[in-house]
Amino acid sequence: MPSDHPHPAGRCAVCAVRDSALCATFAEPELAALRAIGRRRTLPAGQIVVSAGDPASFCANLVSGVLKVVREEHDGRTQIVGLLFPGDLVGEPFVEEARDTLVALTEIDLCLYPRQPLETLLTHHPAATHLLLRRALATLAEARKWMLMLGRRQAPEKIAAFLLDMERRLEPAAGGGYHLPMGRAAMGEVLGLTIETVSRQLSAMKRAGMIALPSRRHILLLDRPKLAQIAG
Amino acid sequence: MPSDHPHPAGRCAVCAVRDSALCATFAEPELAALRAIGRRRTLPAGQIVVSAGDPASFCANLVSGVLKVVREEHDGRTQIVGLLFPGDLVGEPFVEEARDTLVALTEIDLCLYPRQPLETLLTHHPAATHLLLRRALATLAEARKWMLMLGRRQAPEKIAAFLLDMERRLEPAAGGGYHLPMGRAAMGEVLGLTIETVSRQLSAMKRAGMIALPSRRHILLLDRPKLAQIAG
DNA sequence: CGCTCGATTGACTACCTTCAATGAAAGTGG
DNA sequence: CCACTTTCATTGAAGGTAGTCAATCGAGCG
Repeated sequence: MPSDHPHPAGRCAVCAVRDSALCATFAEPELAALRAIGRRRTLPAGQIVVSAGDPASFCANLVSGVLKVVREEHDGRTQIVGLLFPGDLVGEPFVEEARDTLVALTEIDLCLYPRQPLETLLTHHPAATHLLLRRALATLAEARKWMLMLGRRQAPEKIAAFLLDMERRLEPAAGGGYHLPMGRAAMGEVLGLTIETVSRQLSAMKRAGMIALPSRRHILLLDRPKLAQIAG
Repeated sequence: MPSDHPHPAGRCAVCAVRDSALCATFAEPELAALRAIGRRRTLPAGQIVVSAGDPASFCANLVSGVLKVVREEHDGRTQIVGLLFPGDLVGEPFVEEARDTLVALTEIDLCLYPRQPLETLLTHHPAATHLLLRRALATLAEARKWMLMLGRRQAPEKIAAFLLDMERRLEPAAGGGYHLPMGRAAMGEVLGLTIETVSRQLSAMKRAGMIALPSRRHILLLDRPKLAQIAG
């Protein structure tokens, strides 16, 4: 693992996720305490951040990059059950053992907090616990939306919904469209499809003029209304 | 709706879910406040408790019975995204609008709390918020397990896992086995399958001697190891 | 007794997966 | 800088699983 470095004083003020992350609930006195236990760290794409079953020794704010939350079957089948974007909380406070594997899809910047001190801090600040509750409920709502998709939609609907969803969540790329933070395999893991089905559906949409694929991971949405209609 | 009645003083002490529900976090002074705003109500099977989109005016503890949490597609396709059992919290505090439809699968007993007073109470009792957070995280973990099932497993695995899961959560019926709180259609909604597929899989398992179906909803598990093996 | 609703079973179809080969892009070493 | 290797994506063909449509069955109820 790359070495980490202490959180530079004042750095929070210029942090990219200062207003959306957990730290937004803290004002100056508590923020100093938070800063004192925080460590910034950069991890390369592909790096496993936590493995399912590991003792969860820390939580973190995701400052930049994208993480996948993966759940595995004993026989090796995997399903991505969540994606984490900048501002999202990485790891679950008050949970002793990691239930899912977290993998960096891109290079990521984390703001790490050892779990014990963080929990102590949270316990004394109801507003923070309250925010965590709201977040957890929002994540649950999203997971349930996802369940509907996995259980009931067919491949074209899944792909169209996914492409539109990613556009909302990712920054636009130079030249329009956006840059997917994952390959076809991970798309399949998200949607409960095989890599071949994903590829075929994308090709079909390209052929139909609904999207363009300038490069493997660069997506251009050409016919948003049509995509929205397919997505349902 | 059937009329409700005020919460009889002292009733909490003999409540079936007194130790597992939200009220377990409250000691006597706060419990009195909770009791003051609580109302008991009984609803018949099939009753819609909340419709998606409704303003969420209350939360409740489920005292007895089973509820389904349903999410709907615009075109009518539905997916059950959660089941609620005695002791579970019904509705989400701090959420203004219901995201899902809640339907009683059996006759249910609720202990209703108007949302506003409940939230006020919660805000002043960090321990309760903390419990809610833990619950929400547990529910999220369960939803994710469910996602893995919906996305990756095939019909026999889904059915076997479901039958074993229900056995864990329901009380044993007289004469062994248990009584399913739902019909084939709802099983399909839980597992992302059609009613016909559910029926066929159950018939196949019956033919294989793994289960017995003395009546429509009465399930007997005859070969648990085999079922567990199929469930994966 | 007949009606209604839910469950079962069958026949057929469609969709997605699996297996396999080809193609393209990125990384490595000469 | 180019050949080689590796990885990822695409495409094709075949097969299987679950969905759809439709008929039958059976239990519960008026």
